Amino acid sequence: MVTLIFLLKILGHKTALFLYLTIGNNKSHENLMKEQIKKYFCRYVDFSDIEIDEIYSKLISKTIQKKDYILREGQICKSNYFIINGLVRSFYIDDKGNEKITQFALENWWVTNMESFIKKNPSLSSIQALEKTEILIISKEELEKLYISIPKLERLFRIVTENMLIANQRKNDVYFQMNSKDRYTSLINHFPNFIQRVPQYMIASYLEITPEYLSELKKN
Amino acid sequence: MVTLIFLLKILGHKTALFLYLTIGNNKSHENLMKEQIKKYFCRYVDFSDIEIDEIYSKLISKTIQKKDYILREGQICKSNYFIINGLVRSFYIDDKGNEKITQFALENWWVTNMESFIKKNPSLSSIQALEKTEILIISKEELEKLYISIPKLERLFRIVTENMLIANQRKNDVYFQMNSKDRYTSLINHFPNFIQRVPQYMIASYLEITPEYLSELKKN
DNA sequence: TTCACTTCTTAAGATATCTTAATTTTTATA
DNA sequence: TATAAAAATTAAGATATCTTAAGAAGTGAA
Repeated sequence: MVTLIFLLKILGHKTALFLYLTIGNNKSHENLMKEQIKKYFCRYVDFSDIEIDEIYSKLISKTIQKKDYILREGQICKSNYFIINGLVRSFYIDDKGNEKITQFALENWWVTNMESFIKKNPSLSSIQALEKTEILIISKEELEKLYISIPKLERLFRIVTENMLIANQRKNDVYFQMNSKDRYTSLINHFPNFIQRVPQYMIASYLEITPEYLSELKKN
Repeated sequence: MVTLIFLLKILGHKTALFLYLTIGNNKSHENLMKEQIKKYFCRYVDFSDIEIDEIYSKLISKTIQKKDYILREGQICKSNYFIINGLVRSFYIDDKGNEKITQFALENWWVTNMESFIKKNPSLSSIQALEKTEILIISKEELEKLYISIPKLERLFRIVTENMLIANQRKNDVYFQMNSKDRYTSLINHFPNFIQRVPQYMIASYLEITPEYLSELKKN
């Protein structure tokens, strides 16, 4: 409030009012994010508002511009990232210099390099925003403190990790049972809207097909 | 003790003594298994002897003969299986009728069909012993009760699941970065002793190579 | 609107891997 | 030990997918 009055003095009423409204909007946007993560958390485990408050207070929110990086290859991945909205990809560079996409992640997904996050190895992959993306960041350090103060959170991550594992195994089943063409049609059937947000050569990379061959497959 | 005296009467001393020693040996074998799982558990989380006792009391031990099944396709996988010793494989039958091996598991590994176990779907894969195998079984029901009475156990499985996910992702990296030949040499370099315990056509299946082609690769 | 850059398509030749089927080798069982 | 069953090898032809290289189409910024 001191700040606000000070601003009124040096900026005049109109500008200060604008600033106030902006701050107000940010606050409600914060609340929206908190609501979103609460809803997500409570899908799996029953948290109280107080617990959500405590957890939320440890999260850092950040907006990543299109093409900017959340994590770069070689860095140690010290956080787990929850996507509020937007779209990111996780990829690495193979020995021939080609980008290989291992994962896309949308709103209400966690994304991290699990191996780097857990074992503190330099990450072999990067995470990059494909659209302007809002994320909530939980550092490993804070997460481990929270596991102790709120054991239910450990349950949440036990469940979330199980689901990640299941998703991973399902993806493998698709890859190993299907040829290139079937993988592509399976993807467009399951995520028709998602396809439109990503350039085709990235789809090809994710499906482990060369862009040229995917182009050929589409002809038929 | 009543049973023992009864046996003495009908069988005579020598036979009863033999039976007693056998029971005695089984007891110590039980203790060995308990020691093994304690050691394994304490690698990740610090459990007290009392907690281990409580957990162990919910485990069922079982010996699976070579070629027998722990889980069959179509069943709902109601337990998680900890391998004391031996060797099992997890596999499914693809649309051409070929067995596809997705995982081998050795001592100190958990094996289950995660999707079936978590979501209570009929399992798409089977788990079969390739050698005489001793396992400890924890049912989902008991596990969930234990998560509540011993929250540390939830931590254990959070960590174990993270490690499974990491292992899964590593396997994928190998599959997608390497050609058939390199996958094979990578496997024999990492698990030279393991190769000798499994027929080559199963190695081929695990590596997603036809047995004929693997045979050809080995020539060079 | 134009220019530069990114993305997509096309096509020809190359290659890894599979399929089929027959033969040999190894292992298990009577 | 003999025999049957299981596993591994060989080879020829087939196919899916990649590589390279070039051009076409689309997109964003000046």
